[in-house]
Amino acid sequence: MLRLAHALDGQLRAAMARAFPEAAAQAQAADRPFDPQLAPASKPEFGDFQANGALPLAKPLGQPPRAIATAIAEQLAADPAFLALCLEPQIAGPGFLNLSLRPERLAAEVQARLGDPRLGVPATEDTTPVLLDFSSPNIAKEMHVGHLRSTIIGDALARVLEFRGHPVLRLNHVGDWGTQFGMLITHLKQEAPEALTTADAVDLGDLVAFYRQAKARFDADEAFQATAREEVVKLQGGDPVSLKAWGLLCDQSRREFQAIYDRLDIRLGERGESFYNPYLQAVVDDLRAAGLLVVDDGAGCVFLEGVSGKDGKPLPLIVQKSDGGFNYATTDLAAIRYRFAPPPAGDGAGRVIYVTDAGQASHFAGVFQVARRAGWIPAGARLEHVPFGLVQGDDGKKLKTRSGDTVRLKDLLDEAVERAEADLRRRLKEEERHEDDAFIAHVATTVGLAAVKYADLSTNRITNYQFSFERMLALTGNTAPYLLYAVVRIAGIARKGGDLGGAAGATGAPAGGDLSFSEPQEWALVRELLKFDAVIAEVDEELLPNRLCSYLFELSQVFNRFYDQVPVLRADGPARSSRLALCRLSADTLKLGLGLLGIPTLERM
RNA sequence: GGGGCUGUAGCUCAGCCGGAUAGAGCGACGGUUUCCUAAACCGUAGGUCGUGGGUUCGAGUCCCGCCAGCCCCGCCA
Repeated sequence: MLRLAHALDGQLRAAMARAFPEAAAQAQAADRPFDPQLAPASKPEFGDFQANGALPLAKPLGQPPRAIATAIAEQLAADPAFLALCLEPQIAGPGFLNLSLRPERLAAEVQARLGDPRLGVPATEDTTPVLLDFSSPNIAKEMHVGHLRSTIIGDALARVLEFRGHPVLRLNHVGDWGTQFGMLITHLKQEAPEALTTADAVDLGDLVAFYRQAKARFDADEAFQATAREEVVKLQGGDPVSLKAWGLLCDQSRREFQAIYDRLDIRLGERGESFYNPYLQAVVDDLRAAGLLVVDDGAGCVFLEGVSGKDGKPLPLIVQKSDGGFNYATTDLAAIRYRFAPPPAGDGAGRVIYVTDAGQASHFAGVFQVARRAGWIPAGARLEHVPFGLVQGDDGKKLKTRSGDTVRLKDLLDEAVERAEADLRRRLKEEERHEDDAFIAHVATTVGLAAVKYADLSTNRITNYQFSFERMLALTGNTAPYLLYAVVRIAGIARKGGDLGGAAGATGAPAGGDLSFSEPQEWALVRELLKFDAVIAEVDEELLPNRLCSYLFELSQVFNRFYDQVPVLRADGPARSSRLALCRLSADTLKLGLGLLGIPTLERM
């Protein structure tokens, strides 16, 4: 209903200008034009939209707000375009203007969506790439619960932005460079030298164990430490043997990451920290040329504006260590510069989004400030940190295993699927249903992974969230299984003989040329379905996937009320075809919406 | 010490540019099935929106103080 809302907004502005010409002209001249404050109705009984714009005008106009609302309503009633859209505007409360769309307009909107694969969501014409930096695990370490949110939230945001029509560059900024490689390579060279000369000679197997061994030796053995430090220098100097060892470690990690991404159906292009290695020196040189670089205590710093430390002095962002080496701030700056730079020397992005935990907020604030002051962010471009909170256990503390270790992402996904399977088998037994193993495996996998994703996405990402298998896999409430079940119910109607008219956009005659609705549950469903486009636009703008989750949950609830109280297959004539049309649009909306969250749906479960 | 985030029903959480009587789910209690999967639906109870001020026609939302929890703060990412 974005289009209708936009039309109404224009009509309201015109009505306000006609009702109060002098004041409106003055406000316009002062660059503070009257705002009708059009918003979706806060309650169904208020209609479809409400305009609150009369209230703030009471003081400047010196009139009671209800009188102002009345004057606007009179002007609206004189506008044929408005009357074509809405019923008589109602004035309520202190001066709210309640607007109800004409039923035939609502039905026409539904009709239009039945043949539209985009379900009313306009495609953007902006072809400037959006760059999304997410997931970003470290080489030679396992993906753990800390990577869960970045990966899932980043993917969902990427899907929404792609659906809007933006070219999206999904980048995995893996930790594939840095001092930890000194000890890893040294350990590899000493433990498995044959790996460096013979292809596939060694299966590194459990990289985590390998990392632990290397770390243990590094901590205990001074000679090893010295060798490891030399190894870092060799690697950064481009020594072929060191590079070979580095490549082996990266390949192994990459395979393990990819297994997780495949399982979660996440597409991601790798471009690790090492990619920016050739650009680091230039970053520091440019900062110096721009007059931003200050050498303090031997380290190259840019002092931040508006951020002061303990003693009240500005806080530095260190971009070159006193030993001449670079650090993560340097890499992040090089990445920003490259990403905004026009091709072929850069990505030419118009919007760069980082999906990382909230603990890095001040780091990014500093890096962004320096990039801005260095002039690397083009006018009109957007640079955003999309922070998220911690994953906590039932105890409200950071999620750990019973033994106190970090939870491996693989184990977490396994457990979700196992629990989903156990629950499914228990219910099949109870209901005396019989399904083959392939069905059970497919449903358990889909439900288990959907539950993990949905639980993560459905809470506002800024706050910490409490991880609970029990809650996320519950069949009732705001959970993936509840939403999936709504889709299954619609599929059931189709199986039992309801012709839903095929997929959206199919050439087959859209169900019922004339839609007619009579029941309040039908109208409630119509209104809910038509909100989809606005929700997508909101997620695009605010990067909050939980808004889409809330919407899909409410849509499922409204659908279930309709399903419960309004017969579909047992109706006949236009009522039957109209209800089938609502079923189809509900299924299409739920499938598309869940798809944008990275969650596939089921026909039966 | 400085900065950030959080604090809403017993529990988990929504709450959009400041708008009408603060919402949902779970849990609790009560009801609904010759009918498209009851994995559902209907109803009841449950609130000092951490706290004290301020701004405003109007504050959970904006501003200031305070309290509590978590996170960050020069060469790790």
